[in-house]
Amino acid sequence: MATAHRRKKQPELVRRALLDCAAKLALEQGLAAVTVQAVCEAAGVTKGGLFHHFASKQALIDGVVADILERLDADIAAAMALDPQPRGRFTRAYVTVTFDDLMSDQGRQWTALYISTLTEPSLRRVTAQWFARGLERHRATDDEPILETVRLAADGAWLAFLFRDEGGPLPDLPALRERLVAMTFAG
Amino acid sequence: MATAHRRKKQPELVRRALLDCAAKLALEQGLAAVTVQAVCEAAGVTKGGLFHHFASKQALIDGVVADILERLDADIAAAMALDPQPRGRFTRAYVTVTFDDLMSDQGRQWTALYISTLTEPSLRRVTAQWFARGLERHRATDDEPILETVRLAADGAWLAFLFRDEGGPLPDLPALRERLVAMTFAG
DNA sequence: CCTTAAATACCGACTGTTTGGTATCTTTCA
DNA sequence: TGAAAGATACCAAACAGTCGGTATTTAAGG
Repeated sequence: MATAHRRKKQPELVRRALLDCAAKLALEQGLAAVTVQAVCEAAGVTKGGLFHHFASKQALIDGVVADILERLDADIAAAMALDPQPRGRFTRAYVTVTFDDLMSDQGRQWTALYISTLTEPSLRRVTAQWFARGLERHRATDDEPILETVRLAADGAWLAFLFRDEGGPLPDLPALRERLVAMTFAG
Repeated sequence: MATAHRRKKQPELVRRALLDCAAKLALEQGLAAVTVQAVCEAAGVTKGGLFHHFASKQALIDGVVADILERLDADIAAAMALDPQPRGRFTRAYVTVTFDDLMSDQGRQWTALYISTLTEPSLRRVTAQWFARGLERHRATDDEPILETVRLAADGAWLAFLFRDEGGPLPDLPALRERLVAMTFAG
């Protein structure tokens, strides 16, 4: 609508809107639908406005991904802080955060967008290194094979979740979550 | 190079080449790189040739996905035929096929392309229903929670595999495979 | 506190390129 | 000869990105 110039200037707010709208578009209509124009329209800004905040379309998309990974890191750290048992702490937090997101009505936004990361080689590196870093940091407490299996299953659940609306088989999430957490305690 | 009219006409072969090249492009450079022109060039055909075989770009992509799912079905059926134990047979075949593909040098083509299916809503339905169908068909032998967990972990492994080249943490595939298969026998 | 000038935020028309797709023509094969 | 296979030339739409301009903040000087 290009009405951002009428209201009080709030650059941070516009920036956020652009990031959020890009994420929403990618989720609902696929990454191909994330055109500069579409993002601008959704955010109520014109192209000039968008390119003022982001040097290129790629920079916008990179920003979206970075945003997601930041939130993920924060959520995982918060979950870990509540866990008294050291062994498998990171894995439990990973499972918890994943399932919390899947089961909440709100967080699904970035969940599916994250998948876009896999298809676009330009984004793969960022996510791959996020994974590597997280794992490296908690190698001392979460390096066992069984814990790795649990994390992979959480990823799988998350993947299956994408199919929920298209007739795909959705696991019983609460039960699965409990099962996976229990596995982190088993020898 | 658009020289397909010189050699002896082999329409089936050209069709295959188009499908394979499209798959390869999607894998190596992302789905966005799968343009009609790029596929034509890679397959040594002009646009006219491509549109003779496929009514639209979407039809081409649908063809690629259908092709992949067909092969998957065949591989799973073959693996199941070799398994004497009924319980968990489908899940074991699923794991086997997945890991065979991950560990082979050849099959990786369609593995990663499959992921593109997740990001494009137009393709999600196809894959979602493939999953639902496979599961439905073997509900009698593979409906237990532990087996579901195993399948999810296989999906996760497959997902992690995409990051292998970008510094992502790649599990010890043979060991993981053995672990997952063993889990299908456990009570 | 008021004026003013620089800097920031945003607009919207425009550009050259690339896109998927079509219409028409030529070659090959049965 | 006639149908299938493919080449060539073309098109309208959509694309990312640019550019000159305007409106709004911010900050400094008086």
